[in-house]
Amino acid sequence: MLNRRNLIVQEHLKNFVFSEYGVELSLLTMETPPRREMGDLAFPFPFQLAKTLRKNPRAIAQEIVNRTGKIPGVEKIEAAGGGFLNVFFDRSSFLADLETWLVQEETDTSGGKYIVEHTNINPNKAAHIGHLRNAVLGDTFVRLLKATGKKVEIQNYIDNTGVQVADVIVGFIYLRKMGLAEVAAIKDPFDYYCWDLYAEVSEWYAGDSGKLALRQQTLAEIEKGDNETARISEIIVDRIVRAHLKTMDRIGVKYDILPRESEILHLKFWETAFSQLKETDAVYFAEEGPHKGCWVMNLSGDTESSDEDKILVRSNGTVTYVGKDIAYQLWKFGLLGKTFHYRKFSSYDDGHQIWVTACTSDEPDQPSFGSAQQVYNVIDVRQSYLQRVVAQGLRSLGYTDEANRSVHFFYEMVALSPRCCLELGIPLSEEDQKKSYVEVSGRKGLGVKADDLLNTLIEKALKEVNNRGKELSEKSRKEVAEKIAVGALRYFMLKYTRNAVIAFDLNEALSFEGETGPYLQYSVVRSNNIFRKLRERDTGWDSQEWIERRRRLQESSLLPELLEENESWGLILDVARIEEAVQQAVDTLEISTVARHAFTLAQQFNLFYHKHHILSEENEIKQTFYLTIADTARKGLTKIVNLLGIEVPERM
RNA sequence: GCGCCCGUAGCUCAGCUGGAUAGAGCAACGGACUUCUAAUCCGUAGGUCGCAGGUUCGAAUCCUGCCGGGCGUGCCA
Repeated sequence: MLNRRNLIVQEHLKNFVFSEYGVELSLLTMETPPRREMGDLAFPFPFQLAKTLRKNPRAIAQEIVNRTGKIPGVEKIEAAGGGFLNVFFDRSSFLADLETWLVQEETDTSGGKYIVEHTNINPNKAAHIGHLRNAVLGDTFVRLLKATGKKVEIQNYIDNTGVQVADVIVGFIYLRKMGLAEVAAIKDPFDYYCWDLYAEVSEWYAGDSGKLALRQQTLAEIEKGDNETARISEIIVDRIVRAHLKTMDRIGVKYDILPRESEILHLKFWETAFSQLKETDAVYFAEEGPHKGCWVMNLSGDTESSDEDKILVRSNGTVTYVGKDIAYQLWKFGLLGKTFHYRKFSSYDDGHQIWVTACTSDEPDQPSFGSAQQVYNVIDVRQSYLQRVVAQGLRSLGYTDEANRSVHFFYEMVALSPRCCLELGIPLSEEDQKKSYVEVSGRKGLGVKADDLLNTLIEKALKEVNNRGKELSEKSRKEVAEKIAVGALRYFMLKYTRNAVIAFDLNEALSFEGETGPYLQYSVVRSNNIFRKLRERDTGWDSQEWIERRRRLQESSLLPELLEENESWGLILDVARIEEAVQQAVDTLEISTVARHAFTLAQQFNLFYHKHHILSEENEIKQTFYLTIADTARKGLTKIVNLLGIEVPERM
């Protein structure tokens, strides 16, 4: 709605400059003036024109103001500063358009399906705060894509045949001396049990090649299948994956399909991809040198074998992760020439089904997954190199378009501040103590578990809720606390730009004041309360009586004057800018812009809320006007908060 | 060595493809609850935007070089 308005103005000015001065402005940048009273939209292009026209930019701006005609939807244009053109929208038509936009659903039937792959936690231990950042970013990105009308498929890749799983199995079999039955009998939280065991195993190896050989042996047994080790592996992976799904469900993160590495192996996805790759000269067999005996992907571009090249098949014949991922990416675009079978894995409370890949299946209503138009892989920045190699794999098969449409949605890691480690009682090496932050490490058991953090947040929120609300039942107080905890967590993970390393600070993550999720929730609750009270008091906002009052407002001579008030108009503009923030986030993969905009909007609402005590307003027209603004604000707030996956409690 | 990222207020961070007086939150200090619930709001204080050059009408933003920190560069993922 705002985008459309902006474009109309932009187009008009562009045409005017061309007809008036004969200058074609290719890129006409638009910006927001630094202060609200300076206008709603600003154009700095008179500065550029100054050179070619050999005139003062301010004079050019003034000339345009004087001579350009009426622009649809625009109240007036001003020349400002050294040569800016500031646009003021026609406010009452703007408000009407905005109200329509707020109840619209976007649909974009032009393109195909979008795949977003995220979470991808190794199924061998509990999820930690690093995984939370991934899942929250991925999930929110999905919500934003859907808001722009896209069809989205959510994939959570399960590396169930990897080294990390093998390590936990080694722990169970060789350290704990457990068999199938004992592993199955371990009580929940199973993922917590494995967290400790995994760290223990890593320590136990300690460079001992004899012990490390057990890892290789275990890995081989898993891959071969149909043996005790493989069966233990299945139990572990199944239990851990279910634990992860449960953790993620707590924070509102859901999936459609769990593609597993075991099916990529057993359905011979790699062999298919490999035979295609071998036909190109991108892949060669190293007869000599450091990669002797391996199949290698040529990255250096030289015909000679080089250290920079990447191994796809090891000298023992096993395939690396990169190899398998190339096959997986090909499948995502429907380029592999084969696909998975699927069976039901579990379903959410709302009935939504999660599917898992299978080698065979007789499910009658199997959906079809994969074959997307666009693919986003949410993986942290440390895997940039591998992601580049995978993309290179697609390119060397001639799938340049698909390689370009396979986007690495990268973000920086979550680390722990040494102070935070101290608070949590995590022991640090001397070397780590000197650092400004310490990497979370599953291998070292160094980190904050997702469920622990959530539980702490809920506990704290519940304390606050109990201090305030007396009228709520114990059950609803618990529900409110849970929503607040999730809101705090999700906002915390979203407020940083993706290039920023989050130095995790417990106090900051636990904060419910200032720039936090609960601040947003509180603002929405407040706005809803106005209308709840109104309903309790009289007929309520949707009643015939109020519809009549709104009609009188439209006809009132007071309306333009009221729209001049800064805190009201600012609030309307910020609601309108939700659209911009979402589009920008989708274009740049920078979700924090939406999170920050939500905060700005909430701040603007609170400013308005304090300025006007609506329900005690005696002037009927004014009261109707402020209610209209508050209604627009709460709809906008609700919309943007939903996009962030933050639910709003009944009361706070 | 090479590649990528970061350096902005005491702390944690924004600053949109270069634009008008560099902004938030936290912490500090001073105010505002008989009200649509103060998880809020208002005010004060706090900055040679790591350093040095360059491009430009205009640089926190772009280029070059330094300084400091992080990550990657595995027959791990």
